[in-house]
Amino acid sequence: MSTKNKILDAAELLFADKGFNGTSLREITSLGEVNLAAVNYHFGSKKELIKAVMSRYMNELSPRLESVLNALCQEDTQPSLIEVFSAFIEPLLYLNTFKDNGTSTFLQLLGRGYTDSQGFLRWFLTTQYPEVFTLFTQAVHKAYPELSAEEMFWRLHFTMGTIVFTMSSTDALIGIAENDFERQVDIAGVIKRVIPYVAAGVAAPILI
Amino acid sequence: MSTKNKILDAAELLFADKGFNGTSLREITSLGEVNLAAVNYHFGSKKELIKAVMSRYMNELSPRLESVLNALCQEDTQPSLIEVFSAFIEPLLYLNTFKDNGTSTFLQLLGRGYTDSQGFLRWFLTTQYPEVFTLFTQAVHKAYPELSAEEMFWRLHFTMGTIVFTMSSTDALIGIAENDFERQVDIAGVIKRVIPYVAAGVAAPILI
DNA sequence: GTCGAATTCAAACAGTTGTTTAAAATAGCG
DNA sequence: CGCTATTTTAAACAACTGTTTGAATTCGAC
Repeated sequence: MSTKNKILDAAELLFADKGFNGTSLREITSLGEVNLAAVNYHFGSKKELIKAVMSRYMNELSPRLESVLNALCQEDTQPSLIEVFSAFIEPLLYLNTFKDNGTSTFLQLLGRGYTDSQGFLRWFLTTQYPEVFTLFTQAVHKAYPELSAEEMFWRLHFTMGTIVFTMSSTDALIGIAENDFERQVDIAGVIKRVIPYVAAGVAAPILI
Repeated sequence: MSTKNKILDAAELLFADKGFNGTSLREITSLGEVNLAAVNYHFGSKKELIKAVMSRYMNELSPRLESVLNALCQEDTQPSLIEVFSAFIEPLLYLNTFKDNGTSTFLQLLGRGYTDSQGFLRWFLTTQYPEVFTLFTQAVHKAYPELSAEEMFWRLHFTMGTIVFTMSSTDALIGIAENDFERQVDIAGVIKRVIPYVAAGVAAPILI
């Protein structure tokens, strides 16, 4: 395996677990068993490494997301909100075949990115992959045309919050749940549980 | 104003904005215009300072929350979920009279605490203020008795995620919203928008 | 005013951070 | 082989981290 990939693998693991600020380059290079200077040699800086870690996932995810959302938008029949959100399942779970624990890791990274380092990752994603956001908004509008742009703005951000926050603490929550309810839970189970929740939230009656 | 309070005021501002890990003691003492060593003298350590910042809010909030939730639990009639979540509004907004921007700052701190420093704040809150969590669970159960304990566990954590995450990026979101929709938004407005969302989410039909 | 405790202060501590350097090692090609 | 370009390496860099020290100052009670 190339040094570059050793670094990316070690970095994504630590970033997901301890956040971007909370992970040092020495921890990464130590876990990846490469020299400290290799990060700056191959990626230039820590910030560029963070972008590279996210891009590796986004480049797999975004075409698949665009494809399913496009299909939804071009159908003749009106989709339900459940269908819109369910469209995310297959592309997200695909990350598991692309990489061990890929889905969970990616969603944790996403959660980190929104809170760590004052939202620079939010800027990175919305500017680098804007099509996904546009298509998603279109699909929601098709499923729920009565929702005003302003209301949709807030509800989509609430949804983003639910997903991202839940997933960034998935491991802890799954641990508690398995202990309290004595049954096995996995990431796919959590995703399937959260969809009715966010769908109902977005579909909530509009306040007067 | 006492040195202790100068430190607390500066710390909560910076913690809310840049996170606990992202804020150094030198930034705090510089903003508060006190000596660097004062933090360790008055609080012992940075970790204890974080606890003190959170406690100052929780000691105001928790008795008020317990009071309204208790009232809800002891009523004869069954409350709606909207009523349960609306019970949080008054105690939360009270923090605004207690301190400028208190509500927003506290919710941002809460968001930070859940992601920063690997969830030690989650442990701190659930162990130091367990009554609030118990009463909240009871109130939701009264409003929606069909919800199993397991389903409730997940939906309450989804809700926590929505609130905490939204509020931790409130400032950015309010900025975008005011720019895009040309109307003023404040923290009370966001709270009132999020309640129908989380209430509908918790009330979502149970998946089979 | 005097004493003793509480507080403030500048300075230094030891440790970590991301990044850079220049020499050493390796690889690929003619 | 020899030569160049790429990559790896150990070491050092300056800046920053939380914490501690011991002397200087301020304060309140007598």
